[in-house]
Amino acid sequence: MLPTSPLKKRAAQKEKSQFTPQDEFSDLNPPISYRHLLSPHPGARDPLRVIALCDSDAFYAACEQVRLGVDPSRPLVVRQWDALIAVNYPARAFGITRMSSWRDALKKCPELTVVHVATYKEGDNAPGYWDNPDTATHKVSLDYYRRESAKIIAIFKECLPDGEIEKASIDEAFIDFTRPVRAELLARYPYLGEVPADAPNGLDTILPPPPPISWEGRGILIPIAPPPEDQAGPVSGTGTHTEDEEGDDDARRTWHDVALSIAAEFMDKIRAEVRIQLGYTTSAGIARNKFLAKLTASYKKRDSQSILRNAAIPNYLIPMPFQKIRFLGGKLGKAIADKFEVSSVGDLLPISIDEMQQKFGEDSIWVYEIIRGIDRAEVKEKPTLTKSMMASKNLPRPITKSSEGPHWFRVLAAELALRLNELRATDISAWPKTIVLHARHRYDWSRSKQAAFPFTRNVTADVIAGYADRLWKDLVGSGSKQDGSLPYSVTTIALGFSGVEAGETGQQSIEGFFRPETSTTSRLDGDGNDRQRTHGKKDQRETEGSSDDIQEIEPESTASFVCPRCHKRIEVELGDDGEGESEERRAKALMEHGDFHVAEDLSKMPDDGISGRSSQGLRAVERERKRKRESSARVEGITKFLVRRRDE
DNA sequence: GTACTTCAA
DNA sequence: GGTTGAAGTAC
Repeated sequence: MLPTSPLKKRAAQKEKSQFTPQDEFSDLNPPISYRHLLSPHPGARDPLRVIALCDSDAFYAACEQVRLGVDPSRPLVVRQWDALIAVNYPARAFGITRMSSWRDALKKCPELTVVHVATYKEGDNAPGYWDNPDTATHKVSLDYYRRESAKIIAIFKECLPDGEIEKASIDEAFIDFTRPVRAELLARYPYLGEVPADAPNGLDTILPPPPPISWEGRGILIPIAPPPEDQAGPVSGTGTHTEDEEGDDDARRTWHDVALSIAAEFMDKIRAEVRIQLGYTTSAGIARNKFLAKLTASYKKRDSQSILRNAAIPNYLIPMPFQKIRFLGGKLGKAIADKFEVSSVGDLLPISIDEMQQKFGEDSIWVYEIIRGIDRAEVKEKPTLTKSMMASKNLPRPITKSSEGPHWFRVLAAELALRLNELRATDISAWPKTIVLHARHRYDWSRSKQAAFPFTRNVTADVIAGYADRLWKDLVGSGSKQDGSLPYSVTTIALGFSGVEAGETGQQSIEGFFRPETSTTSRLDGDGNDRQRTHGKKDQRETEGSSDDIQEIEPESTASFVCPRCHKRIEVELGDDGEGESEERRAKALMEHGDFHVAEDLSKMPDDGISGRSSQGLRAVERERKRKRESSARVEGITKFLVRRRDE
C-alpha cells in the first residue's frame, strides 16, 4: 500500500519528514502462495515472474572478429566511412570509443584491426568488404549482422522451447523465464507441488520459507545496501540484519530469489551455448520485469550476467539517471528533466502523479510506475518475419537534380532485391504490400510516397528501381523546372518495403484468392459470375472444357483464380505431395502472373507521377499544403486484390 | 490506407 | 553519426 497521497508526500518531503525514497517501493516482497505457483497461466502480475535481457557485446565488432577468425583478445573496430560503429573490448582498453575517428583510433593503437562494414555500389549484386569504399558511390550493408543475429535467436529458442523470446533489436532479446523456471522449481522442490493437508488457507496458503541460495557462478548480484541505522528496511521489517558476502540473506530471501537464481542458471547455459556455437560473448540482466532486466544487463558488461533481486531495486534505481530508462532517453525524458529540473529516479519520486499529469498527461502513469520498478509489459514473441525492410543512404553531397536520384535507387534496390529474395528462400510466399520512397531535406524534414507493390516472383533490382522511379517523380515533382533541378535538396534517400507478410497470413491470403475446387461439377456450378468477369476469354473456356471432360481428374489437383486486373482465369496444377507443395504452387502461379503485369507496368511507365498527373511542385515543400489524392488511378496490383479478399 | 514523427540500437 | 526497424498519430 502506498503510504500516503503523492501530494502530501511532496509537502512532507519539504519539511524533512521521515519519508525516504525507499518508501515508494511498496511491492518488493509480495506474498507468494501455492495458487501463484500452480496457476496454469502466469501473467505480468505473477510474483514469480522472471525476465532476462541478453545482448551481445560490441556485436558488429564480434561479428567481424568471428568472420575473419581474428583472435578475440586483439583490438578490433568496425568502421563506417570515417567513423566507428563498433569497438571491441580489447580496443576500448586503448581508449578508443565509438566517437573516435578511424584515424585517431589507429594512432591510439597501431596494431588495431580496422574492418570497414560491407558495402554495395551500383551494379553489385551482393555486398562486399573493401578497405576504402567511397561514400560517394557506395552504401553500407548490415545484412551480415542481421543473419548472425538470427542465428543467436535460433539458439535461444532451441535452448528454451517453453520460454517466450522477444527480439528487441539486432543484438538483444528479452526472454521470459517464468514458465521454465516454475517447472524447475517444482522439480527441485517437489513439496511445493502439493498444498499440505494442514495448510490454513488451502491454495492461498503462503509457501514455506525458501531454501538457502548459492549464487556462486550464477552472476553478479546487484547489492542490497544495508538500510540506514535504526530504520527498518522497506521490506523485511524484521529490524537489523546483515548481508553476507555471497549476498544471501536469510531475512530477505524469497522464493522469487530462488526463481531468479534458477533463471540465472538457465541464462548462463544459453550464453555458453551461443559462445561455443557462434563465438559471441553476451551480457544479460535478470530481474522481475523487462525494464529492470534491461537496466540490469548494463550493470556489468562483457561476458557476464547480473541479477537484480527485488530487495535490491530501490538502491539500484534511486541514483539512476532516469534518462537511461528505455523510452525516457528521448524527448519525453528530456522534457521531464527540464520541467522538474531533475536527473535521477530519486529526484523524480517525490513528484506527485497529479503534478506530472498536468504536464505529461497519459505518459505520467507509465513513468510513475516505471520509476518505482513496476513494468507490466509482456515479453511478446514477434513474428520472425520483419514487417518492413528499408535501405537508406545519407548522401555525402545533397543532390539537387532530379536525374541524380535513379543512380541511388539502383543501389538501394539491389540491396532490397537481395534481401527479399533471401527471405523468400525460406518463406516463398513473403511479399511486401507496399513500396515506399523517402526523401529527406537537410535535417529538417522528409517526405515519402508509397504505392502498392505487386505480388511478383521475380523481384529484381530493376523492378524495384522502376517503381522507385515513379515514386520519385511523384515525390519531387516532374518538369517543375526546366533544368531538372529539384524543388529542394535531398540529403537522404530511403527505399523500402512495408507490410511484408509471409507464412500463415500469406498463405491465408493465397487460399482466399483461389476458389475451392473439390470437384469439377462444383466449379462449373459457380462459374456464372466468373464468366461475366472474364468476358468469355478463350483460355478460360478451354480449361473448363477439358476439366469437364476428364472425370478421372483428382479432386483438388488443380486450382484457378481470376486476375482482377486482366480478368483472365489462371489454371494451376497442384502437387500431390501434400499441402506444402500445392501451397507453393499456388503462390508461384500468382507471382508468375504478377510478373506479367510488372513487365507491362514498367514498359509503359509514364513520365508523369503515379497518379497520372504531375504532382505538387515547388509549393509541395511547404508543410502546410493540403494534399488531395486521387485514389482511383493507383497502381492496381494483384496485391491489392489479395488484401481486400482477406478482409472479406 | 497514406504521410509523417518518434524512439532506439 | 549513419543505417536501420517498429510503433504511434493525424487524416
